Amino acid sequence: MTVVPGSRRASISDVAKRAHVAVGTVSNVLNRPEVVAPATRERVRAAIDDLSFVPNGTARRLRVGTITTVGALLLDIANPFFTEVARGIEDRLALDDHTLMLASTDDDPERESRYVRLFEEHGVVGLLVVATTPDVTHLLAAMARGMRVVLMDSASPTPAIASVSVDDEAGGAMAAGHLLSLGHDRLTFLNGPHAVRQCRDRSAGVRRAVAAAGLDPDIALREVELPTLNAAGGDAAIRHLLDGVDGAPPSAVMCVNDLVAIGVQRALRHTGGADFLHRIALVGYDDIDVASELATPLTSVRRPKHELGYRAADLLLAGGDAGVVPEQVVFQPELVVRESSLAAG
Amino acid sequence: MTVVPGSRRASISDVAKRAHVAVGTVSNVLNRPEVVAPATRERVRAAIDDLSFVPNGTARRLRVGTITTVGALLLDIANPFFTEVARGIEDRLALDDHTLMLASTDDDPERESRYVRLFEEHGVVGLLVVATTPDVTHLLAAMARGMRVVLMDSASPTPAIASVSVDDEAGGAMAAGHLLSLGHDRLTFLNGPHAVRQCRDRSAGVRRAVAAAGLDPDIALREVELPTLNAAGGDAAIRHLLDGVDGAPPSAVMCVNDLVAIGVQRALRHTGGADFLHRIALVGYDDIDVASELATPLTSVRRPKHELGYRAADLLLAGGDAGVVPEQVVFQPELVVRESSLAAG
DNA sequence: CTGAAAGCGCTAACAT
DNA sequence: ATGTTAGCGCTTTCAG
Repeated sequence: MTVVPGSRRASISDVAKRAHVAVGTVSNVLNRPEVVAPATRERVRAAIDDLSFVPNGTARRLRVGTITTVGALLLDIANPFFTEVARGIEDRLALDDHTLMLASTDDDPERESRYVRLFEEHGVVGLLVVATTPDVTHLLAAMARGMRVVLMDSASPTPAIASVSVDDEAGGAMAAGHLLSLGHDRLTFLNGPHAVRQCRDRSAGVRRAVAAAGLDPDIALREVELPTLNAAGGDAAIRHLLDGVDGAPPSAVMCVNDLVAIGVQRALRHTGGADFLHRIALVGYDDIDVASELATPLTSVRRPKHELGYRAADLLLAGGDAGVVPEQVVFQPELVVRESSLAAG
Repeated sequence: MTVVPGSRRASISDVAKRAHVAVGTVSNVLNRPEVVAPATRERVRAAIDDLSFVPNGTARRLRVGTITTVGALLLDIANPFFTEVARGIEDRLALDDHTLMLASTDDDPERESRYVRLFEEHGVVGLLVVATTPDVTHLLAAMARGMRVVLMDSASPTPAIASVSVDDEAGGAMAAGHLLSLGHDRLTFLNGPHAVRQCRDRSAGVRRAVAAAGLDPDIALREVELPTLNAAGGDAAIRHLLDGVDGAPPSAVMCVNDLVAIGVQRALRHTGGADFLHRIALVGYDDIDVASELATPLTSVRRPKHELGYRAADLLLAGGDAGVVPEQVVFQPELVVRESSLAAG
């Protein structure tokens, strides 16, 4: 390895010179080695090693126009849900030797637009995005320029864009149905704001399940809208309910996500002792990794996170031929029953 | 927006034609708008909008050679520790409008090499890598070609490569020191394999603290090497110890990470009831997000995860002038005391 | 202030 | 089997 520090990277013509061949020949040993004679092939390979030559992908891309980079826009890469989605994307891309560009929008439409633009300039072949708003005109514009786009986590607001999502209404119905089948006839749902589509859908599912059980949702269901969807929110909400100012304390509680449920568990443990914990049936949502590892393992509605990302990347890479109707994939969630919901009564 | 579907992306010369100017002028309104007359500038801008023109970053990069992409290689993006590191990287890059390429190596040196190569061909300006092995020759080779490299999470095996890491020996000493200061004179350490540097360092720290307390490590410390560093591993290990076949049951337990500690909590809750849980002091490591939200909030040694990524990206972007000695940053961990270690005795 | 033209590193078509 | 060369889309001199 002959490297002169400070000198610029070796180019294909440096290699050609050193091997006493033409640049085209070097390009050939790189891309179609079988067409070049073994002797020269070896000579070129030696020169490549000597110069520690790494092909300039930028030049190659400019020339052939084929791109192997995909951009993904998640709300927050540090959120365990999206983290697993990201891993799914990555695993699918690796199959085709594509690389992943990643950014968090923090649910800010401006950041989303900025990154769409940035990624587009970077020449990604397509965009996988968890949209921050139902207004997707900037994405449609990008598609008009040849960009492929697949939405993740929520159904597409337009049939023109492919999407991969999870049936949250079914998820809500599952959680409620489970509790109802255990004999509970009063449900409490710690939900997020209805402005968020996922929350709205889950609420609809819950109401559907309650009605299907022959109960009146207005009586059998108490829905609380949490300001913050984390453990602190769940903790505070359940304490408030246990105070009984709002009617009888709950016997069955559904949460909009696992973190809220973990907060509920914490509050129960601290206020009522182990007692309450075994008297209140608790169901989370998402089934994040720790859910199964908790002291009281959490019953949860699992969303296929890895699969979600994997499939979205798959649609992007495989599909997208002009004229084909963009696919709308909806995954079904799955109820994972654990100890937390099996209250003694 | 006049877009003919199926037609190729508008190029700068399309814009030039439409605005009746030369390509150089278009380039100027893009990059130095002040040098072009307001009238033509507007004309060009109109053409750009008309054609929905987005500059081809690939061509630009080839021409100017300046790159705004950074590659990061983590062991596993789905691991909450790396996830927060990634977020730190992202936040720093956003400051300079750089984009992040991300991949998980799964601790496989082959994957690491493959991605280093892939990223290099993609023309990233530098690499942030959590190394899978102490053999960094491929990284040194990349540096010889002008690539910037910063190692993360473990100190650099060579002064030629910058690194950002956390003092794990101090972390181990902190955990042990805390338990010793609470009056425990028998410590159990559920550690990972000593082949892993981080585990070795933590063990050294623990032994140092034990010795500093005037105790004989060979007597006061029982170290168990876990096969799997997850909740199941912690669960199984503590159950084994509680059986007493290996001597008296422990009163103070340190874990190599929080997940193991969560497994211990679970096992304690299930075997001995709430009793054990309040009798055994427990300390985790990393301070992942849920640690504070658990039913029994977990005392843990916090590693500055976000800061780690942020600083590594900072070194990459800011530093790296030829001739300057690569910086070796070592962060100090921090003990976060919560309920789990405050056993009643 | 604007136009013309060279060239970044590479590939592919065409010659030899 | 190997050499030659045009050109991918852009920036940047250099002339006008």
